[in-house]
Amino acid sequence: MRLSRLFGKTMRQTPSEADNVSHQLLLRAGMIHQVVAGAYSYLPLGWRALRKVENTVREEMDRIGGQELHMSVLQPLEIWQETGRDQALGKVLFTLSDRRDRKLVLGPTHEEVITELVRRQVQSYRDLPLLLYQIQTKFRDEPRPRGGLMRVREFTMKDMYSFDTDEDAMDVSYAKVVEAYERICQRCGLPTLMVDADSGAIGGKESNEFMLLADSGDDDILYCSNCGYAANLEKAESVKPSMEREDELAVEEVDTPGMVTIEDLANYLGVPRSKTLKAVFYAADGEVVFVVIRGDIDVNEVKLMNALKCHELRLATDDEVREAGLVAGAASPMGITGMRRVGDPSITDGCNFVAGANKPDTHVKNVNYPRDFAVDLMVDIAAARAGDGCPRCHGELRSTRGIEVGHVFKLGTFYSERLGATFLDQDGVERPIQMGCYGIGIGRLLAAAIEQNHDDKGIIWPVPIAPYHIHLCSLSSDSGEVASAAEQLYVRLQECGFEVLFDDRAESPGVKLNDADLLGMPVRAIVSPRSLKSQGVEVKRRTESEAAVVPLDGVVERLQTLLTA
RNA sequence: CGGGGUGUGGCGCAGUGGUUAGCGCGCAUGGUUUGGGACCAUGAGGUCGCCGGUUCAAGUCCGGCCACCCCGACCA
Repeated sequence: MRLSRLFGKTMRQTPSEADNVSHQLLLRAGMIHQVVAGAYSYLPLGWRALRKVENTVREEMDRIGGQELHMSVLQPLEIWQETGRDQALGKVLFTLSDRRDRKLVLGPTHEEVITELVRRQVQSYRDLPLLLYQIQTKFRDEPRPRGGLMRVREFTMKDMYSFDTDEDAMDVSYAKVVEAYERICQRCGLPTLMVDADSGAIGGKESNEFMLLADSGDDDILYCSNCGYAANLEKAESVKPSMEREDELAVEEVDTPGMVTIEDLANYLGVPRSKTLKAVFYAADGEVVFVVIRGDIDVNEVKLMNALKCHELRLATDDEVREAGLVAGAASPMGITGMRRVGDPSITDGCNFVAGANKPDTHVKNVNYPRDFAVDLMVDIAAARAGDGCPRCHGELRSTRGIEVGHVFKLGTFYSERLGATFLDQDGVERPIQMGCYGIGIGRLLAAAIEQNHDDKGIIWPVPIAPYHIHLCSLSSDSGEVASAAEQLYVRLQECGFEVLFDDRAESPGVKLNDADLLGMPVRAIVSPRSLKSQGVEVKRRTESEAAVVPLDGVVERLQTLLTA
């Protein structure tokens, strides 16, 4: 491709709308253009890069035996109602009506559609296992699109689905995909970490995310440097500092004027926060729920949401708390009735806690579970944090931020049961198919690759996803000798199978060299009066600071080495 | 949805109520240049986000709305 003819111009200044690196560079390199919030057009260079990522993913999916297919973006709303996910997804679902007023959705993912498809194709265990995937545009009406290609409302996703006879077989499929994902990340120049993840609205049990560690990411990750345990904060377990057991003392009311927060209360009474009980009220799908946890620990709302099996969870308003007959700031777990009560196991570790008295400016000392109060559900809802103990070993958890580039789920029989996707096993018994699903955001992978591979001059493309292999530059283009040598080289390199971006513009050397750095092809080749004087072409990797002149007849081999080594 | 911010040529920005709205980059034409964003000359390009109000006069003041960005909530 000739740069003089390429649609899409580079920019010297960074558009003010962009504040993360990949967004800035994609815009400056003329690769993308925003149409509305969360939707982008890809210009030729960006589209080429996206297709490279796509093909990298495709190759790895095929390598593990995946079969590519293509499902419709339009889906009937009814199948979402059958699995209840219309509720789970809520407003994220883009919906529309057709001319007969039938309700349709723009596919945000395809579990329902593919389960329905597989149901009709699979009857016997002999038809399994299956690994099916597609690469397609998805639509999700995210509450807040952001970060350029990082979080958008319309995006290309590779979604794969596995179908197996039993859990062991599903585990095998899952492991294959995990390996493929590791290869994909590696080829895209991304050192990723696989972390335990929450499976969210998609349903199912086990789930892992592939995280690129980056401060700009919006997921919190906790990991143990000792044993390798790593988990998304949403899912992370941890060992909290444990408390000493004492004799249970008699309950005693104390005046605590104006003490509303745990911190104030602990300071006022001169006890550590871990000697207090924190009462929190949530509205779970509109129902007020009482939650009690040790005062030094925060509630992990994702865990709580899973425990309550609700779709929407928020802190209850003061009005809702009052209506429930409770006193915010001094709410007590004792004597609570008429609402669900959830306790975190941390309340069993420690004793003689300070808790609310359920009247203003008053708390109660020496509260003990289960002597003084009961809960309906005792489940881990504790938020892990850096400094906590690793749940697997004696190590200490540390925290970092990450960008989620891939997500894999063991779905089990959630969809197959609801949609009736069954098969007959060897014994002629009808059983639901074991499923898994596996997603990669292609555009996000692209953005993450840039986020990870750049310098202050521009992008540094990993070879497998570079829009072109070689950035060929002619300097002094009004010299006939240089121009014709560059033209000849351009043709020859393409004949040898290289993908070449040829800067044939009549621009000054500074402009051309800076653009070469910005656009970031893996190898740069320069033809100039200086290089021709040494009978050659000047060649260097994007990552190298010094170039070397190679003779014209040896340039092909040299480029080959630079691209593969 | 809560908090904050920004809307002025393609990009980055300036513009104290008062002529014909400027500057840099980019763009066009001609010329001089040519190894890290050259220079000279000439020129094109604007519903100042939208609607309404105040005023003799609004890019500028007031009200409403919209869009986009950031933080949070949310995120299969």
